Amino acid sequence: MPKQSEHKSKSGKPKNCEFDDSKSESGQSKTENRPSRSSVIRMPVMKSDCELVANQKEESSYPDTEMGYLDSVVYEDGDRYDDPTGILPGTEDYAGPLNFQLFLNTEEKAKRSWLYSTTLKKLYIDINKVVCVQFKLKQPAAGNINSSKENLMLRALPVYSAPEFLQEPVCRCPVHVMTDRSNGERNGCSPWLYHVLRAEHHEAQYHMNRKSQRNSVVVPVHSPALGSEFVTIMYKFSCKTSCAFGLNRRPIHVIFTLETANGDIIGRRKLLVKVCSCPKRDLHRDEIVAKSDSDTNGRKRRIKEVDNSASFSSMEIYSPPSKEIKMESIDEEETVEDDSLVYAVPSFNIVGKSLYISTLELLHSHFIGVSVRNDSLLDMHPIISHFGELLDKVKERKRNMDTTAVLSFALPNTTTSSSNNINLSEDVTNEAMSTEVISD
Amino acid sequence: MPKQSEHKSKSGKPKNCEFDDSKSESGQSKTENRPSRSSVIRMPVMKSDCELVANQKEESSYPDTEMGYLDSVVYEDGDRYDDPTGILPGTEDYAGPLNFQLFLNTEEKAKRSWLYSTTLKKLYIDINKVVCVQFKLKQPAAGNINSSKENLMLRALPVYSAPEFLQEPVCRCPVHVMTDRSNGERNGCSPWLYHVLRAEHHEAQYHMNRKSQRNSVVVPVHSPALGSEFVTIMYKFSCKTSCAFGLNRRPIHVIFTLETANGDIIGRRKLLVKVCSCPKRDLHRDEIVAKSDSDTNGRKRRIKEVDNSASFSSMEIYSPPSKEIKMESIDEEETVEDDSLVYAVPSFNIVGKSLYISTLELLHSHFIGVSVRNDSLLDMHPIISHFGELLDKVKERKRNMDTTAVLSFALPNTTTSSSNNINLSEDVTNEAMSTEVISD
DNA sequence: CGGGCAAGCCCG
DNA sequence: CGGGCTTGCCCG
Ligand SMILES: [Zn+2]
Ligand SMILES: [Zn+2]
Repeated sequence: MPKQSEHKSKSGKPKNCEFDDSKSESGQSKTENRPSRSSVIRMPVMKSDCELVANQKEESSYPDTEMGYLDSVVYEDGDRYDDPTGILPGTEDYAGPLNFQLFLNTEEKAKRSWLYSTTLKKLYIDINKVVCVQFKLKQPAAGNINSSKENLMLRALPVYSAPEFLQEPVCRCPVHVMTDRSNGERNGCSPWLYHVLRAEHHEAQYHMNRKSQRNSVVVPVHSPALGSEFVTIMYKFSCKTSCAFGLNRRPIHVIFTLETANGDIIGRRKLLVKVCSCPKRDLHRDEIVAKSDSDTNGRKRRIKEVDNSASFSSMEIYSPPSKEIKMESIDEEETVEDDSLVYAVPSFNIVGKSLYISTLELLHSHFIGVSVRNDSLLDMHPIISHFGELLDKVKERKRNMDTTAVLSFALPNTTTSSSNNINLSEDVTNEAMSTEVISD
Repeated sequence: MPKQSEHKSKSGKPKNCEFDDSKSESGQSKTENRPSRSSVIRMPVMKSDCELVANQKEESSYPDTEMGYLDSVVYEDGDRYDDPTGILPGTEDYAGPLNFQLFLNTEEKAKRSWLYSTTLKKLYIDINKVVCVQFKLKQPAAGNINSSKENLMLRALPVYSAPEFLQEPVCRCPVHVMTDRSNGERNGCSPWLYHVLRAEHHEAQYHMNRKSQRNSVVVPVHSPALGSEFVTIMYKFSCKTSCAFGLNRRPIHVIFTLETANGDIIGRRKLLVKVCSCPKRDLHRDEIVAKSDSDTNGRKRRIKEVDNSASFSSMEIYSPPSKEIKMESIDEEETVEDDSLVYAVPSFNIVGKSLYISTLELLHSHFIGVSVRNDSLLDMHPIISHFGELLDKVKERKRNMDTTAVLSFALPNTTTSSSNNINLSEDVTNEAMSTEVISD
């Protein structure tokens, strides 16, 4: 498998990564991509003499190749006011004359590598996994050569969804740039090396706008295969939303623009995306949080424990219709809601096995009693069996010598010292100086 | 206090980073730094077409400079069997003829940036923070020119402490290499760019052994200042133990070797180090885990909840002598211990406010009752007030509209669909096709 | 500085 | 795949 180091020992004249000094005026200071106020975004911290360089491309190398060649980066220097990859690209949905629409193909749901939350309208996908995006557009009016389908292009551009970062280009993080081996046998950099968003398409062109430093991927729009109403493109993401010194936990939108051959935008759609390692967990949590946020609109507490009820609102498109969805307006009297809310009792510690067992038994009995009085055995069953299992465990531990409860003395195990120095030498000859001698 | 950055602004003849093709045969396949079996080490995952490159230096650039110049990397090509930076360097403590010893200076404990666990014999330090290491050695016998103190060198070499990684050189991660700006105004790379371990010392030499690819930092040993018995060197670490594609959560030792001018090792000490963002938390947790591991020797459960008792065994050297340290041998009858163990009741959820309150009241009463019957009000006070506070909170919420308990409907909020596609276009014209239309 | 959350990665 | 641990980073 090809290695990045081939840059060095090249022999032919492929497009190597040469330093490109020509793009120096690309705007904003990069150390400020920390949000100005409290916010959800968490940034890795550079301590001391290290400084953050959010956009490594400013100092790094780009392949220096002629434009338009499919196997190389296409540089754009457009200065149209509506430049689709400009500093402030348009992000508004726009169906346009061809009623441009987006869909996610859920056919391969069995083995699919992504999840879509319909409530959050957000795609959750693992890094380097493919998602098939389907585009639908009306056949252009016959004779309108300008928008002949054969000449249309489809651009996908990632942008930060938070307005404070919208102007910052979305770039790959140093780790993934440096460890990328996808350039294959070629000697130079792949044109997609710095592109977070890639298309699995043989005609994909990787564009870079020199002015905005934005990377986008463009594929030509051909007519869909006979009998199909969609044009399907496979995309994947080569950095995570959380990548340090790259996206830095900042959510992104992918802006899809339908463009004519001369660059007019005739359709735009956007897709919110989170690239992460645990799409299911994160989707679930985000939905829970969003729901509790809306349920508690006006109050401001954050969720502590999520409920166990199966409430993935849109994990599975085919999930059976549930009971009526409660969606009252939120300013309603809160006490009305109190008995459909889920309360989390935080974990707590108990000293001593006998008290631990009696407490478990107490709770076990308590919930059994409630379920009998209220005839709610079904609803209460999970919590009852929860404590039943805890009891089983602590009791069977007696013979298994295996316990979930743990296990530390209440007394501090402090080593005392009257020294100013910690001696790390174990075979030290003990001398009368103010050091602590540790021997074992 | 000398600053590393002083190196940089000298306007002499900075040596630039040139590509160095000369070191190609450095051994082992790098994709195997994943532990072969189940282990504590967690590695970042490279998916799909990306592969791990643990040692980026093999492909990257090193300054190509003449040896020995203080401002540049010193290359070593030693092939002595006892090469201190060879593939398998010695790691055994060795006091040697000068009774070489190590201490950590705790004088500046008020503002010190590190912690040392005497039970774990491990240093916990934040990235890029200085730790003063003090070395003590006997004056060499007069006339023994070979070991005259003036000619002695002190080398510090980081190595992985796990035997399976001992042969792998410890290198900086791509992110920190690429974001390092400590070379200041110079045009090239700092000699310490790839060095995880650095000495804040104006005579520090940054060595790189071409054969083993190991980086070490060497300072000459001068006599201590008058009246002092120590030679003090300030070190800092420029990567975290957890750095992805670098140390990768693998703990390291720093091997300090005392060497004569001609390279003989006449003393060796080692220091276990964890470079992390939360030294205190991690030290505490590691000590708790170690203690519970030793307490439960023979059983194999991992801790779930740590006890709340103040048991930092060695966070503070000056911590007052505690009561007797219980250190029974571990094969003791377990039931003897059961009532001094701490058991964690995991968090659980309750549907409905009234049940939540009654459960809190039940537990509150339960522990009050126990404390009265056992006359253990002092011991039980924390857990009693814990539930008292939870009760206060849920009750005062009535007027504050502020609650810790949260807050989601038990019913799944599932959007139903009979579609194969998820429509992401919000202004779509609804058509009779099998797509899900989301509008808001 | 402590508590808490986010998110990667491991294990069963 | 879920549950759990780890560990960076934020906030009060
Ligand atoms: Zn990345
Ligand atoms: Zn690092």
